[in-house]
Amino acid sequence: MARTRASITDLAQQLGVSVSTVSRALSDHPGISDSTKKRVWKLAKELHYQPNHLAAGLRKGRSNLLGVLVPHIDGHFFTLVVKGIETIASKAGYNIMICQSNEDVTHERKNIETLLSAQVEGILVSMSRTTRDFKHFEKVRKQEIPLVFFDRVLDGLDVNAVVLDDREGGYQSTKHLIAQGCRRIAHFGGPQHLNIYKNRRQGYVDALLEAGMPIEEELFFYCDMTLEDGIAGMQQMLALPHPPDAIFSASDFSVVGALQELKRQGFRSPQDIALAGFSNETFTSLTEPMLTSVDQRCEQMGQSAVRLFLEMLEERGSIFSPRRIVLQPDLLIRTSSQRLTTKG
Amino acid sequence: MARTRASITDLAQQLGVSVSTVSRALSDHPGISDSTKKRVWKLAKELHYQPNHLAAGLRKGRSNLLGVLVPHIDGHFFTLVVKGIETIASKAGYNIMICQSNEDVTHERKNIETLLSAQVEGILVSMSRTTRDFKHFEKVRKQEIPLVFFDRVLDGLDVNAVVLDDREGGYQSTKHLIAQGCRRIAHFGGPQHLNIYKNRRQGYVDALLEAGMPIEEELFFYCDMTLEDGIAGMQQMLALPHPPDAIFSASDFSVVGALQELKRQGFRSPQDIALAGFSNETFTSLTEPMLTSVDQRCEQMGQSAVRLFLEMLEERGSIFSPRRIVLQPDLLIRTSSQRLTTKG
DNA sequence: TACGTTTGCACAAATAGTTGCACAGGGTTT
DNA sequence: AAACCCTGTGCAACTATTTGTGCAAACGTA
Repeated sequence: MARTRASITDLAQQLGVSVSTVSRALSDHPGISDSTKKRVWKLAKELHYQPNHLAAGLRKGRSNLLGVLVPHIDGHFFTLVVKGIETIASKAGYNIMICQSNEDVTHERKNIETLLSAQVEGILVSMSRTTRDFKHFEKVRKQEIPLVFFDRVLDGLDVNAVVLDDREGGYQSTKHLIAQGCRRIAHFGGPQHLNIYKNRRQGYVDALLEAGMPIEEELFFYCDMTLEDGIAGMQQMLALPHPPDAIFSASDFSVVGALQELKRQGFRSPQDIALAGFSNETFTSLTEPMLTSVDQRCEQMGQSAVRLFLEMLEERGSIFSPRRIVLQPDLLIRTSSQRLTTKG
Repeated sequence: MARTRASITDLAQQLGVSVSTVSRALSDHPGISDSTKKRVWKLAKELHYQPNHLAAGLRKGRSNLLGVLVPHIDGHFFTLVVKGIETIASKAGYNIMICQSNEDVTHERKNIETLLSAQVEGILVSMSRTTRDFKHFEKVRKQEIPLVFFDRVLDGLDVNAVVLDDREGGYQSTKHLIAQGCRRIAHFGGPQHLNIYKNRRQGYVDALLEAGMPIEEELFFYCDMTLEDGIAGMQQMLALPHPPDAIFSASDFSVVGALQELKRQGFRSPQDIALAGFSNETFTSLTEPMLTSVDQRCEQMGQSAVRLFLEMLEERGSIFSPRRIVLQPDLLIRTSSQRLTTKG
């Protein structure tokens, strides 16, 4: 392996010049004559010379590596965020190293360790669902490696983060349902220690209060936001003596489950129960009825995270006060929540 | 930055031992006394020592990096494959570096360059749609870096690859449609220079021939397999003097488009036209009717690709004859293709 | 006490590349 | 002709880590 790969030393020997000359020639340094440069470039091509970024990075104290740590990459959301990250990062000359925590803190801790020892120059992270403490991230800080959170952030921490205005998303959704004439709106919520679910719920509550509607305990259903949870939640709601006429769910997956159960029991949406979800998953415009949802600006979130990282790099040394970028959600009204035929 | 990070040298100085002793102590080498090891470990913890994999990699001639190059990671398929790759790779001690070609050869060439200079120990790649030559991959070979293709492979090349038996998938789908009583089956196909689409089409043709049915030119519709293409394809089919009674599409996206158009024109599936797609996208079990599709064993494909890479590493030096792993598809029969109420 | 073995560690070379400094040689200036 | 500068290149040190070799000290045995 090392045998077949030509190094800068090999080039130098064959050309009868010093290693440093080759190095400078390859990087088009002004202190090297054109003729020498051309000789170097020619031989480099002939020998299939491949610069070793590891070695260069070692000397320069840089790796050009950006670490990304997400709970998983199967869904729609993180995938798009990663895409956004990749786009901007590669423009700035960075390669990304992706780790998945699989929603598991232990894994997450290990991943952080891995990224650090890979000498990443920054870490972009969205916390796992099971993360409740911050110790493993402190380590990153101590090494003065830029750390940017996105989407999922531990509350009350003074960290750099790019988040969606989840409260606003929940608020707009619920307000829309109210405007459609719904008077008993249930909420399917996720784990409340996660900022995103807490805020979506808060938006829901705010909208109800604003409309002078009561907050009823029996209209809340907390779960892990899977399709199955949605089915269970809908069963629970339909079993109520006085079932709701709308559901605002903090996830599209549980809303599609709810829809299935609703249909199975012979009801229709939006006529019997209006539905609104969150995340604008691909399938929301493919179900019947199409599901109202909230777009999370996934790609933009990834891009902003990288930009924030780049800013931190620039301002390294100076006192960098943590910044929080808040993206505005986009309510996408589809059939599942349209009870009024608002024509014209 | 380098300032704040303690190196093995710093440890050595503070402890008054040599650098090599620290190195061996950290790796629990038997030639170091327990007391020394303990002193080293203690100080390492105190100084937040972080091993530098770049330097270690340089010395050992290894990077523990595995390159992954995919057309994109937004869909369902590549995402799951990457997940499979990550799982096995991280078990084997590898980190993965992901690049997206965005279905563009130029980008793909650049990505290969990037991965090579990052000193990856192997490259797993699924070609972009626009790739028609092999030159940039030859470079990888010349450097004797294990190269494994998955899913999309240029035909007729003697390379290592993990692919799905796409022909079999197309064959089973079509055969199933025939068994359901369909007599005029159309095919929505993708770019035919890609092995996957060519083979899916071949399976379709084989099944028809086997059943003694004619291959009719007007029943083929070639496109890029988007939802919009599916709509256009369905329009074309419904405009025929004698429309088909079933469609086998090489992608789920175009089949969902076809379904939408079908409904819009007041027809029903499977009653009027039976539908079968390919890829088992998440949404296939959420539409109405649920869509028959072919599962591509995404995660298994990723896992197999890594395993193939590991095998190549082991057998490096000896003559390694290219291997091709063929995974068997899994036909998932759902409502959109069930015309017979096969009970019991 | 002499010899052999083991133990624990230091030294130095090696990995690939970058960079400050020095130096040679030529041309220009005074 | 001496002093000067500029250009192009080489030398050596430096990045963090690993690893083969070798040297002392300690220990056991004869």
